[in-house]
Amino acid sequence: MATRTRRPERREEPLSRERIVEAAIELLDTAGEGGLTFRALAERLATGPGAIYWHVTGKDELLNAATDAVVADTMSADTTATTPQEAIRTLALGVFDAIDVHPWIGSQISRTPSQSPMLRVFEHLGRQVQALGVPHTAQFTAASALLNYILGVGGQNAANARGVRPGTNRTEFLDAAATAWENLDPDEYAFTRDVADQLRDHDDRTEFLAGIDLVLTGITALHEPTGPAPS
Amino acid sequence: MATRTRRPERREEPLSRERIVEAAIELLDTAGEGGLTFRALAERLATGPGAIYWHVTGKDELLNAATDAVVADTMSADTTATTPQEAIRTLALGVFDAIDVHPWIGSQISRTPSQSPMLRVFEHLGRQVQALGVPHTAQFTAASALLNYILGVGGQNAANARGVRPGTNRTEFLDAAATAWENLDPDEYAFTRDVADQLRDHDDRTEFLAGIDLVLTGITALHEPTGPAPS
DNA sequence: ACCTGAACACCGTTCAAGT
DNA sequence: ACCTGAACACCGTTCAAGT
Repeated sequence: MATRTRRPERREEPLSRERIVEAAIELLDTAGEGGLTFRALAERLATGPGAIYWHVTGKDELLNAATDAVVADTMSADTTATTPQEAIRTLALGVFDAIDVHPWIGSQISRTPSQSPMLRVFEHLGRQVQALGVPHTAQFTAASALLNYILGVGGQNAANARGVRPGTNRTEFLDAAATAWENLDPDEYAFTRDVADQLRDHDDRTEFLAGIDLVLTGITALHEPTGPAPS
Repeated sequence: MATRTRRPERREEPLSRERIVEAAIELLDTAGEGGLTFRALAERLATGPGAIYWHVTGKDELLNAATDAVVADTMSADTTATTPQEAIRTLALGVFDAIDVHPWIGSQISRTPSQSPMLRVFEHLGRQVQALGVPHTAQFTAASALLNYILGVGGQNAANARGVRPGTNRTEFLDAAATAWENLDPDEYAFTRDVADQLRDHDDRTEFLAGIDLVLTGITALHEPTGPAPS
């Protein structure tokens, strides 16, 4: 169809783990989670499906490697934050934005076998938690809470991206969802109906950061008897 | 193998959506997320795979119905909580325990098409957020933060349950993970190594509740200028 | 109206055979 | 050492045919 201007010598390079992971990421980004297939991947790499297994043990490892590559890239972007709070916001927003670009990460990052990608985020969050002055015994809880909140939002965003056709934009998606909320049963969903307008008007990133600040306020409030600093 | 003492007349009842969902839940609980197959389900229901499609549009709807059935059951357990905080803890713990019994829910509850199961939890959380006296404009954010934290932990627990063979118990699993943390690269994972002992000793439920309390403290601190109430 | 089960179009993974 | 691609053992889903 269209002529390729990038990576002209693609079919000459030998197969490698890196090229495979790179192609997998491209496939996941363009075709979605269901688009990553050993056959499709093999075609993109101009080889047979069996060849991939010489470099990668299976689909699970491939998915994990792809997720790890993106997350590691996000974490390595060093920031010029002035406070630990600011550093945590930047860090969290980095993960949030990475999921926005690669929605499949949102569902994959939790799914990892207790290893790499999630641990990277945990480590970086934890360092800022330490910088915050949280006592040692409370650091694990604080970093976990932040991580779990981020993973929860990520999973949600991945699910939303999966449910929506590429055509629809953010505004009409939110509008449709809000309207659906307003039409719920008044007895069973009184609260949800009541905040439907807040769903319609909200900004994803702002809302995400507001949640981070809630957790951050909780962390500092519990360990500074002088009371929390306002946002 | 073993003789069945329950549901003796199983093969006489006609097929119904309810029986299909019930059988799907049993299959998911016993054989895991990969165990739910239209063929396995059909065998359990003493029919052909095609018959199921007359009652259910496909696997996605079936998974959603199974998740919704379990979540709805959890939410309907009414509590005798004395404070909104206590009600939220009970509510959250209910979801947590449901995921413990049915690990597949943890990954499925986020995956739903913006509908039922997640919305039930959101609604019940939101009512308690209102009871907490959170101003109207902040209710959506507060309920979302709690929900996302719960979903994050749920996804984590589902992933852990998937990665572990049924034989290993909680203690040795945590011990192995903590040891792995202690052997990480000291430069790259300084924080994680530092809190490995807290991973080893922690109790899942206690830790989960501590995270809830962090968010709860943040919510109340931001809206009560007199400062947060200690836990 | 409801069920049956063979058949279709896929998967991930393996493995003999090649270079 | 690395690649090939046919073959195996599965999937979800459809659909003509039955009752």
